Amino acid sequence: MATFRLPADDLEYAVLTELWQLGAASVRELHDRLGAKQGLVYTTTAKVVDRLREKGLVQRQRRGNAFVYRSRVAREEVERARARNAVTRLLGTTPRAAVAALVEAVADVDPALLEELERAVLARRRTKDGA
Amino acid sequence: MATFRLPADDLEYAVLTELWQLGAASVRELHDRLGAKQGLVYTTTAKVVDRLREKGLVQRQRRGNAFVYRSRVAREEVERARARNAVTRLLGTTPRAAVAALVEAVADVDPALLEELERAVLARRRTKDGA
DNA sequence: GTCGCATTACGACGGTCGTCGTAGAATCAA
DNA sequence: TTGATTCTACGACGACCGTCGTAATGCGAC
Repeated sequence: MATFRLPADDLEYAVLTELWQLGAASVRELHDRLGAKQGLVYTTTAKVVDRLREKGLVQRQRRGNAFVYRSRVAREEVERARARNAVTRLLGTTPRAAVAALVEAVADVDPALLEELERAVLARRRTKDGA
Repeated sequence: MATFRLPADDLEYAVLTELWQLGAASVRELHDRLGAKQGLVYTTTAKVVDRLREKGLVQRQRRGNAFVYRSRVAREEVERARARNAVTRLLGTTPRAAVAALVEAVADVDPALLEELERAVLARRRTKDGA
């Protein structure tokens, strides 16, 4: 399990997500799909991509004038780490209450996800029941 | 539902938690129970408490030389907001995968919480089923 | 009062991150 | 070659937060 610094939650993560979806993209493409829509300037997007590179989360390759970037980390791994991180923070001194709040939050965001959540719980319990 | 700035995730939140448990406490008490244990200096704890006050999350009252602080926000409310916040961030473009990661993370932290999670899901679905 | 100790007030620093600007480098067209 | 266009490099700033130091303030004992 490779270790890496988590991407910051907002822009950095959004860029990474975009990269996962596109496979590879230049700053221009990323900017048009992300930054521009929220009124950001081109160099802002560029800077974020650059920080991602400093963190070793993306790699790049020259293509004509510009660079093409692609993620160096598996999406699943990052998602796992993010979830892990968030859950650990949440489950503080009152895990039960936190779990309840978690469920509530999921339901609030999208009630349909409750089913999904239940399925996931059952699946997980089934697999690891002997543990 | 009062609105407030979420406490930062680490020290600020820890202090708030301590306050919820103690009801009221001076910086000294908070520091002895928190800061000192992680090798922090007294004034660090004091600063954090002060920032919490700036954010309107705690109130204080003089007691002799010092101040006694108590939380101004209901624990449940803050926990809800935190959970909400975390879940919203997590559930990005791939909610299903995120939910799975969530469950996995919970199980990793403490397998016993899976039951709790299931209970919470069922309870929630029961209550709001008509929705 | 006045001295000493505890407490507070607050400025400062470094790291992170979103944000931008400017300057320099690469590319392409004429 | 010379421009014009595009992109990159990078420094900067503000906000936030953990962290600390110093100076000021208040209290209580003598």
